[in-house]
Amino acid sequence: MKPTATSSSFEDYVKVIYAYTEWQDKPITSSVLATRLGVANSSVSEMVRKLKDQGLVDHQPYSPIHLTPKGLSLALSMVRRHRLLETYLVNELGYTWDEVHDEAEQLEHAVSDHFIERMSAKLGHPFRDPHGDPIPDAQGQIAMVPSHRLDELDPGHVGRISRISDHDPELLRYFEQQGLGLDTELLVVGQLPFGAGWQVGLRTATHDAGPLTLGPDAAVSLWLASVGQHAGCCVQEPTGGTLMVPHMSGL
Amino acid sequence: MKPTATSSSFEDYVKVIYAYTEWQDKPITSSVLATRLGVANSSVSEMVRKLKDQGLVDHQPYSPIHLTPKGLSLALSMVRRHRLLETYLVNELGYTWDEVHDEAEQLEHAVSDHFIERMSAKLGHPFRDPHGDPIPDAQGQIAMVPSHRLDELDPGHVGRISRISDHDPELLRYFEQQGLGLDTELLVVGQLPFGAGWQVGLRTATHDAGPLTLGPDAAVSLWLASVGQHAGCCVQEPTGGTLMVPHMSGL
DNA sequence: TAGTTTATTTAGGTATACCGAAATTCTAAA
DNA sequence: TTTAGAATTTCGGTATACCTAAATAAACTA
Repeated sequence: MKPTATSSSFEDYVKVIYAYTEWQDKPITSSVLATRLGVANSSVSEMVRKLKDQGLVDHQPYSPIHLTPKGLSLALSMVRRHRLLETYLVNELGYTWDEVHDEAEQLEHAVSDHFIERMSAKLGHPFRDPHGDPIPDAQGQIAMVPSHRLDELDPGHVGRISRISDHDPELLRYFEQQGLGLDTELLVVGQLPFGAGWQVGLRTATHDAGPLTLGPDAAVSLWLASVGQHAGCCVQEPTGGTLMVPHMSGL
Repeated sequence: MKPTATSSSFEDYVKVIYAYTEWQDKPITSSVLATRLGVANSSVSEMVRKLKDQGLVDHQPYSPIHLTPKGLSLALSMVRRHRLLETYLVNELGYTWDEVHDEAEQLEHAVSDHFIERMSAKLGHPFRDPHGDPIPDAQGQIAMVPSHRLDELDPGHVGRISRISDHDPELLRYFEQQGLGLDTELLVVGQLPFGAGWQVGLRTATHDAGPLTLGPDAAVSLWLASVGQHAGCCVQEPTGGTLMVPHMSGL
């Protein structure tokens, strides 16, 4: 796949098209793309035609837009750039998480491949960013850890936190405060009645914090990679009584 | 001085205008500007009009171009960006000197002020880049070390190397090999006959290397900040006899 | 299924930053 | 001081990536 000379607009378009399908399957439509890019629908129609001319997308008029292998490859390289930059800014330049996005957005179009690889080396070639989003390697390969959103897991599952949505900064602070970080082990105890949230057992390297109640918004922000099923099934106690939190396997 | 929203083209234009007068006084002309930017003369005419509209330059038709205080301020901020970026790429990301220029050229337009200040902090707020070119501070102030090019100094002057031109990469390697770096102390012994170069006494932290002969190209690539006049005058020995190199003051 | 609403594309137009060619102004030599 | 040549500007034109408004296609709905 020869790297086409791509304008920074092309890069933004394929990146947004890719991002839409990263965590679900429905392909993106023209108007959603326009909204996400902050441009008019007509601009998207025109640009999608150009992207198609360059072989970056498949598109029939009035239909959703799909990336071609070439477009996917470009998108993955942009995702790699973005997430490595974010990781670098946080780890090496002391950025806070809410400061990195816009900066990375600019830089991802400006830095050379050489810069990206130096940065990756300095960081020890990480395969995920500080919130667990996967960083594709230079060939576009993603180290996928099969995982599920906490709200999709049944009681009894034991998992390691593999991704934390960075959507809500306040929630991010809450997780940190509760000792919930990447690779923290959780036991899914059960869902609270009336959609009030989830109850989980929690164990970190430093302490065995016992049961923890997470609101619905918090539960949909955490992804767990399965560590195994807990054998002795855990009884849900929605009334708030004391819960046995079984000892979980170490990492 | 309110920071105007400036396009990356404006930034390039003022940077080149400034660079032309950094080490001499003659103002830049339209065609020289065009050559340095790699654009047509007609493009310069048009852009200079726009720069004038923005209050960045003074210009009468058919005359050379001068920066206004506002233009100077923008130019200095671009120089700061460029030199901090080059320093950072070399010191923190293991770039070689010939790799940094193009990368910095791109990045200087893309990074935020915040990024620049984080970088500066990480580097310990340097006032010069690895070759001694001054890095303006965030207010545009330059820490000027009064210095002269080696070929402009008379025998007897003792100076610290304060700048090494990065024009010729080969020469750069030669200097390194000879132990000539920033802050190396030199005694100007004298000019060789027939413009064949200069002879200098040299002393580094590690060794007292004695007399050294530099070609004319090497001599115009080194700037010296005066450390003082050597009292006992040094006799020039163009025939190649042994030379007394007096002990020089420490840093 | 006809009609309305929504989604998408087309058509015409803007700003930026470039170009080559032609016209203008300056400079310097005869 | 006139004029050839060089430097500079003006003029018309290009590509990119936007825009609004109008036209068209698709999707509902009654």
